[in-house]
Amino acid sequence: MDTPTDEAAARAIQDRLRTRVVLDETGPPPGTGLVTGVDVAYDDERNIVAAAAVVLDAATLAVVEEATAVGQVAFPYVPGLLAFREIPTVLAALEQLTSGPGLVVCDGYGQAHPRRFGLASHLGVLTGLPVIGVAKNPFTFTYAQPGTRRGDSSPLLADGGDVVGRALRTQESVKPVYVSVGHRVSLDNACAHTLHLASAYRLPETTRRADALCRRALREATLAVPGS
DNA sequence: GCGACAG
DNA sequence: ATCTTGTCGC
Repeated sequence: MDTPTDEAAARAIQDRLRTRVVLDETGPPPGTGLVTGVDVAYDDERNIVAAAAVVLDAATLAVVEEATAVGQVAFPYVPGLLAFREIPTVLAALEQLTSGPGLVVCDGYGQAHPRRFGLASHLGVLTGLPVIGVAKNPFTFTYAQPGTRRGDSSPLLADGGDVVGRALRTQESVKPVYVSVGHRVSLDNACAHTLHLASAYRLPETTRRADALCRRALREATLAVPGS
């Protein structure tokens, strides 16, 4: 991924790439094939970022393959421009996989984005893979509190009323997660995948595995760098 | 202009 | 994201 020099350039890239997002495909059915979780962790001291990609068997949620990558942080955190900070290293991790990733689940948003081009959509366009976004926070979007039962949901709304995703309750009486479509997956299917992957905890198993792995990769990378 | 704001 | 102990509960 080309790293833009400034925020204006970054927004221009988003506006150009967003035209390539595919929203009229349903995507693979939940519970079959492979599902890959990606996540990154930062070390602000050393300006290092570690990414992880964990491939799961969608039927059993067993780990099939893991990959990590470490790099320099190339872009600051700016709300709306998160992809430029995370994607380069995530791509490096994905490229090391020997298995096809299948559906990719990432932290953050896809269509739920100021310019409808969040992390999940960006990653989808760059890889061509079906991608969904499952975020832990609602960002600036609004929603009515969904029911308290697992599977209950309510539309995630942008200013102006556009439905950009869904607040989905993955566990009884636990704060919902915020699901949005990234690329080549319908919102209904994205939620079905999320529910399937979050059968035991609030967050999808893909996210939990990737989170644990990138933190471990960051620890090990931080210790290895000093010498050479 | 100021604050809020995925990770 | 990250800084962070003990503690309550299955």
